[in-house]
Amino acid sequence: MAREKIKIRKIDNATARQVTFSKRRKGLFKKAQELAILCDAEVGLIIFSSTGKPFQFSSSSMKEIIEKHSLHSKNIPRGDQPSLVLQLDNSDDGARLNKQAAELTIQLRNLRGEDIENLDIEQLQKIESTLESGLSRVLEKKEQKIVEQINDLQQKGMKLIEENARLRNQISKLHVDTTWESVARTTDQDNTENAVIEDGQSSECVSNISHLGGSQDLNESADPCLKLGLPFSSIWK
Amino acid sequence: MAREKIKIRKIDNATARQVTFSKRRKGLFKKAQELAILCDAEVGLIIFSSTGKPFQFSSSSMKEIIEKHSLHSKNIPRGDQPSLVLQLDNSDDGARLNKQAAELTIQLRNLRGEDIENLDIEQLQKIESTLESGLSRVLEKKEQKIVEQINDLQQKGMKLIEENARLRNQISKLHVDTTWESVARTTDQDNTENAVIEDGQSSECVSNISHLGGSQDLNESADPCLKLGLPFSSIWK
DNA sequence: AGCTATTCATAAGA
DNA sequence: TTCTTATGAATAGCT
Repeated sequence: MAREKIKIRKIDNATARQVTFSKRRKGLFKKAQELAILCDAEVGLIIFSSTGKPFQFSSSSMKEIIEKHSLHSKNIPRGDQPSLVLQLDNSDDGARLNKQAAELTIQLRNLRGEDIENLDIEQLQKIESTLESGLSRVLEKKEQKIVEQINDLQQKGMKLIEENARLRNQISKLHVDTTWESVARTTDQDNTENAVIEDGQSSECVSNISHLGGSQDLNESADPCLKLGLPFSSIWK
Repeated sequence: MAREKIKIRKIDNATARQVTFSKRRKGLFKKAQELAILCDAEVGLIIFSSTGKPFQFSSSSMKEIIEKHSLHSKNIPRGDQPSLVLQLDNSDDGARLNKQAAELTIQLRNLRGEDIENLDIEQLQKIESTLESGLSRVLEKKEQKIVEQINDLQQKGMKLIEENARLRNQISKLHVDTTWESVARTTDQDNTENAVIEDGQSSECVSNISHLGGSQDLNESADPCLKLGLPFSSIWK
């Protein structure tokens, strides 16, 4: 319908097929919606891409539409005893579910790289792209989660610093009080020691926080974790 | 989309609405089928007119499509009481199979990078390694298959070349025989003409065989090789 | 993702 | 309903 007319047959080039799928799917959804609105019709549209990704449009509740459809389609074949029909239906369901489970298992095994000996190149390529897109999504999500956790840790670290400062403040107050209340126990040596300890503590805190939370460190610290597969257990919980 | 643009809202005139419904329904079915064929997709389309009359299109079995769809949409709500689930498991094979299928579907969806919002980092990492090992196996297998195919094509090409040579040999033999059998018709002019014809025939043979035997296939298989960085062995040398 | 040249779908009229 | 036809939409091939 554009630069050149095409024959309606499977598009060989996988990329072109994907592009066309996106475009035409959008167009089909639009038309479906227009039909529903213009003509006051109920429309349900289910699409699975060649990679198995699901898409759907429904003018009302898809569940309702499907149920209504089932009612209508069940009316076509009839004449059996209700009990027998029910029996057959049930056994069919069992077989169907079993078949479905088997199919899903095969897909899973294929994605894990198992049972792929007898697949052809096209099938392997399909699996490959599924894996690649899945991997990129998972990596993206994981990075996001890690950044979230880092930010969380940073916040907790800040709170601890504040708490720390508050406590030190309290201690030094208490110390001053003690000094005032105590008799002749205060020496220059004690004062010096306390000061040194205090400084040490604050330095450590600051350096810890900048390591955990520095925005510059995000990329550097997130990536190695991903590649190394380090378990990222929560330190501050 | 024709004589005049219309707004997408319910058509008041009942007759006009019915006419539009017929036309657009037909168009929608056509588009749905085209999408299914062009993009190798599964498409299921259910329509109920405003009077309740049912219409449907499906690229394969509507029942299968609906079941697949149900399987996908059923996975969204979860969090059943364990006791209830266990009860169902023990008492009902159908429920067990259903649950199994649902679980498998969740795994599949996770591997495709879907429904991963609420997973923790550890789970994501597990999925990631599954994907990576699967991907490496699939890639390895694909490379192997491609190399096999190339070798196969190369062998076929060699055989065709041999056949070609044999045929040419035969033809020239026949020509020589004919020349010897004919009486007094042999002239310098004839010889020259025949020589030219012979060359022409051989060229045609070669080009025909190379066309039939694989230049199309070669192009198809060459592309992925280049992407994979595979060593590209010349098939026709 | 955007951009056109084309082909397609279709609203209105017959 | 069906056919015709002028027009608006959809989209195939490129970038």
